[in-house]
Order: sequence, then structure tokens, then C-alpha cells
Amino acid sequence: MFDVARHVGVSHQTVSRVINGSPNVSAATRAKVLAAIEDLGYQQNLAAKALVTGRTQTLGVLSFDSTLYGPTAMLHSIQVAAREHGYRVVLNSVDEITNAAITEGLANLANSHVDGILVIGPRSAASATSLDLGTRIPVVFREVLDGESFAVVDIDQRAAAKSATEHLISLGHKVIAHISGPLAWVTATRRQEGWLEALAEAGVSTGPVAEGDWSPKSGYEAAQRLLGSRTSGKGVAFTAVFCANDAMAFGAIKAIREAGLAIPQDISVVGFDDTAESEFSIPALTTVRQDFDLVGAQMLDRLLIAIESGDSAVGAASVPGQLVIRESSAQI
Amino acid sequence: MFDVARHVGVSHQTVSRVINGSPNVSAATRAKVLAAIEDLGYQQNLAAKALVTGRTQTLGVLSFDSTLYGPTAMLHSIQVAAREHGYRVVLNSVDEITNAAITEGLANLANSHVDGILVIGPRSAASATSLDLGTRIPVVFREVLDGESFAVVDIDQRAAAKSATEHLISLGHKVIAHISGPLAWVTATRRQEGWLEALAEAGVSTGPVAEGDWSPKSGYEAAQRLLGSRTSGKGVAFTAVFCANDAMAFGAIKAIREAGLAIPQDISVVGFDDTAESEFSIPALTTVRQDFDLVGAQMLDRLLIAIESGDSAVGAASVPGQLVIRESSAQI
DNA sequence: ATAGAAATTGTTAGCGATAACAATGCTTTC
DNA sequence: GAAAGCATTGTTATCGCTAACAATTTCTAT
Repeated sequence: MFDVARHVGVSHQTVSRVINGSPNVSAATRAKVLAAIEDLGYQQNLAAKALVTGRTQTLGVLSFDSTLYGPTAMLHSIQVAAREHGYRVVLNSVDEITNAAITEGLANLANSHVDGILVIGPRSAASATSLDLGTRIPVVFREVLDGESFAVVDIDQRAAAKSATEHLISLGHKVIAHISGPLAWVTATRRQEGWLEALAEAGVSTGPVAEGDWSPKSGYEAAQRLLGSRTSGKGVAFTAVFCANDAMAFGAIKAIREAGLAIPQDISVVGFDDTAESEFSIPALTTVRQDFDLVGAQMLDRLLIAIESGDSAVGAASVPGQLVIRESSAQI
Repeated sequence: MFDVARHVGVSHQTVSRVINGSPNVSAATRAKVLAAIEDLGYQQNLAAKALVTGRTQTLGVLSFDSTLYGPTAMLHSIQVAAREHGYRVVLNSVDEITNAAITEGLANLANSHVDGILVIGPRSAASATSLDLGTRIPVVFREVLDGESFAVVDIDQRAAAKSATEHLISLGHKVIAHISGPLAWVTATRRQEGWLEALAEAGVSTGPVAEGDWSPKSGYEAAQRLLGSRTSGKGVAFTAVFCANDAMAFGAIKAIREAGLAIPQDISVVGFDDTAESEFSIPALTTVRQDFDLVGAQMLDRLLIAIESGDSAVGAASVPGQLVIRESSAQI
């Protein structure tokens, strides 16, 4: 910076003013400084800037160690939105979903001097200890536990799952099974709650449940368990299954077909996520589309407001999911 | 830091020494300082440290704006490996694959004072201008263009595609079609080259090609184009198709089934990626597994060596892909 | 023409850490 | 017991930038 200043014949402070767009610089000086910056290939030292301003123009994203569709799509959306607002993104993944792991990740990011943090990693439904942010840096979550009052923006998982289940009910299904995600995940429990709520409101008795881990393989195995008790006569003969994500639905479809049953003639299948593949499964999968871009943008908006104002982020917002009806669900 | 020093009654330099594990501190002093750090909840200011050391313990990842399996899996692997080595990761995505975009992304990351950069975004096969790193920061690529001498670690795409094609040849197929990725991507051209090479070496004539964009939808449409000329009698009657990724293979399977043809009885299908879904497609997909963790670890190793030594990263390494034979490919 | 206001530029201090060197205290050795 | 040597601790300068204020120049209004 001093080099640039010397090159132009002004003080370093004037150069600083040009860089930061201060209005109190004459047009002529500004042009000369800009030219010199170009000439010399000068680049600002952001570490020095961060040291004096306390701002880093960097956002921390606390994610989950996985290649699952949800976290991945979410990260992508946030990264795009952050760039639009001129923020860099530093990533910190945790490999378990306990509050302790999140607390540690939060501390790591805070220590990295990020201006704000977005937590898109899953929350554990059953946490022994409550989460203490332990930092003054504003944080926006994508999931909160009941009773917490952190800022949160998410798809309304419960309502979306409910509408998917209602769709099956409207098709005349009386026994609707559920393949849930890992119930340690808040998202999985919310989707299950939506399923239960729809059944309860319609006066339909609760169908059988099998828990998966989001993977196609787990969906395949869960479906096999459900089918096992179905054909053995012990279980109820469900005619539809609501899967907590598309990947498990793919696995379930395979298991159902292998059992000699047709989809949707014998069993209707509904997924959740609307991955790019779901339209091309055989049969094309009825599922729930999530607008991650919107969630990402809203999380970011909230966070940036908090950063600007210096307050911590608050408030809850939710984005509706959208049922996409394809071929895998049909009249009973 | 001065607070800690005052609290213990030593100089700030001694505190610094304790934090950085200098051997020249007495055990008693170290213990007291550590206790004070704990007491006061002191956290190092990394911006200040970066300012004076020039190191940030942060790695830049230049990725591509997408939720595609490859870049996503790669990012995940790198992030895990980086954390193991005590490095943070900052993310910078580009939304086009030109050299200009990469140059800009590189400049952004360099400006963020990262210690090294990993480029996992796709390279454009046809670049007008050559890529100038424009920075002294070590960079490791996952793809390089012919003639470039940057450090690179990747799956041997060509050999893997070749072995997938050879598998089909060994099953007796004489006309093997190819659904390629977007040919602007180096990865897509390498896979196509592998397909061509296998055909040439076996003396099998080149089959028809259709270009997709990696998405299931594009695979579906590409397969329809191939099938159109097949049934109209104008095209050659291919009995196998090698798809440049699993997602397009899913689309292709759907199109083939809709055309009234059976897989693998009428047409064998081979994919590339071994996504979690591929085992559960109907029929289960023969594909090529990529060890992204290994690629990530090796990229990181090279980068860290370069960072330590102060030199720029050099050399090329490749990791073999592994053919996974399932149900979608069979004897003609 | 000239005081006063406004616009522009310069000067100094300090953000929080490490590097380099200086200073102290404690052993060793003869 | 004193000089030399090592282990430990302290002092000062500095990284590159912005904040705060000081100084200068240029305009405006009387």
C-alpha cells in the first residue's frame, strides 16, 4: 500500500480511502491511485484489515461430514448467496451430531474470526445438554430443537411430510407405512411427525415404521423388514410407503419389486427431496421438492442483518415444501 | 494475550511461547499460563498471527458451482483430509469453467491469504488462453490440460473408462454406444478417449455418441436420440452403451425401458461414479468406483509438502478407478 | 478581499500477534 | 569461588491496514 502511495505521490491513507470507496477523494486522485494499483498489481492484505476492523468478510458454515443430498445442496446454495453478498465461506464439518460436536465446531469457526455462522449440520433430537452458543458472533440455524430460541430458517418439514401423506390418503390408502431417516436427526423426526399428524387427522390408523439412515441401502433393508412382516401375515398389509428421502425410496422400490410387487399397482411409494434422479426412477417418483436456494438466501439475509446491527440473530422462518406427483403413487 | 500475561505475571512473549509449544519454557510457567488461558477463556487472534507469520493454516478450495456427485464428493474428502492436518478450508466456487474464471477464483483465494490452493473445479478442454497461476501460493489441480505442468492428482479417467469399455467388449458386444459428459469438461473428454481407445485396440468399430450434461435428464434424452436412429434403421444397432456417469445412466435406463427394450438382455448399460444409488437401480448398475478419499488425501499431501518447502507444487499422480460389475451388463 | 465552511489530504497511533535480540538466573566446570 | 554456558524470561520492532484527528487546500458568501 505504501508502494502504491509512493508511486502516486499521496499518503497511504488516501490509497486506503480509494480502496474502501470513501467519498472524500477527488476524482483525479482516485483515478491515479486506481491506475497505480493496477500497474503494481497491488492486493490488499486482508489479515491486516481484519486485525484492525475486526471484520473478515467471511462466513462460517458448520456442516455435516457427508455427501448427503440435503447438506450438500444447502452448502451450495449458501455459498452462492454468500458470494453475491461479497462474503467468503469457510467450511467446518462435524462428524457427529451431538451438541458437544456443534459447540466445538462453533468455537473453531469463532476462532477463525468469521463475521457470522450458518449451522446447516443436523441437530440431534435427543441432546442431554443444551446448546450454548458461547460466542457473540451471530448464528443462524437450519434446525432448532423445541424450546430453543435461536434464529432458524428451514423448509417446513412437518407440513411437507404431512402433505405427502395426505396425498396418499386422498388416493384411498388405509395403511401407510413409513421409512424414516435416523431418528437422532431432527429432520427425520419432523418428517415422521408430519406423517403421524396426517394419519391422525384423517382418522387413519398408524402404519408400520422402519428406520433407515438416509442411504439407498438402508431404504432397501427397511422395505424388506416391512415386507417381511407384511407377507408373513403378522403385519398389516400396507399399500403405500412414505420414505423420508428419495435415496431410501430408491432402495425401497428395489426391495418391493424384488418381492414381486408392482409399483404403484400394489404399493405406492413417495419420497422426499426431489433429487435429479427421482424423475427418472422406474416408475418416476412422487416426492417433495425443497427450495434450498430460498432457504439459503433467507438464512443469509437474517445473518447479514444481525452482522450489520451487531445484535445476535433471532426469529424463525420457514419455507414450504412442494409436493411433486409422478407415477409411483396411485389410487389403491 | 496481555491479559493472560498480566494474570500470570509473565510477559506476553512467554504466553506466545506456551501457545506455540516452544521448548524454552519451564514446566511450572507453562502450567500457570495454560491455567490462565483456561480461566480467562483466551483465544488467539488468528488475523494478527496471520499478519505477522504470513501463514493462515487455511487452504483454499476452488470448486465448481454445482451439486454434481464428483465435485461434491471431492470437496467432502478434501475437507476431511484438511481437518486431519489441522487446516481450515475456504471455499470459492466458479460458475463457468473458463480459464478466466479459474484465474479470478485463484486470485480471490490468494487474496484471502490461504497457504495453498486445491482446484477441484472442472477444466475446460478448449481454452483459448493458457492458465497463469499468477501467484506464488502452491496449487494442486485435479485436472490439467495437455501441455500444462501443474501439480495434479486424479483418478485415471481414461484407463477407467477403457476398462469399462473392455468389460463390454469381453461380453461380446460389437457395437458400443457412448453417452458422454459435456465435452467442454476435460473429465468428459478423458472418459470418451478411454472408450475410443478400448474400441480401437480391440478392433471394434466406433459406436454412436450422444453428448449429455451429466444430469439424468440429459442421459434420458441422449439415449432417446441414440435409440431413435437405432430403430429407424439409419443408425447402427448398438447392444451396449457406456455412460460417462451414473446419473446419465439412470436416465438412459429409463429411456431404453420406455422403448420396450430390456436391460441387459437387449442393451447393456455401464455407468461411471458408483454413487450410492447405483447398486439399487433396476437392474443394479455396472459402473466404475472412484476413490475420492484417496485422491483428496494425495492432493493434500502434495500441497502440504509444497507449503512446507516453500516451493510450488509439482508432479502428477493418478489413482486407478475400479470396475464394479453388477446386473446391467451381460453377454450379448 | 476575506472569513468561514467544505472538501481533500496527511500524520500518528494501534489492532494482536511473532521475531530477533537482550537480559536475567542457575548450573556447571575447573 | 569465578568464569563460562545454558535455560528461561523480557523488551522492542514490526507485519499492513484503518480510525481519529490534524492540516491543508479550495470553494462560497458577504
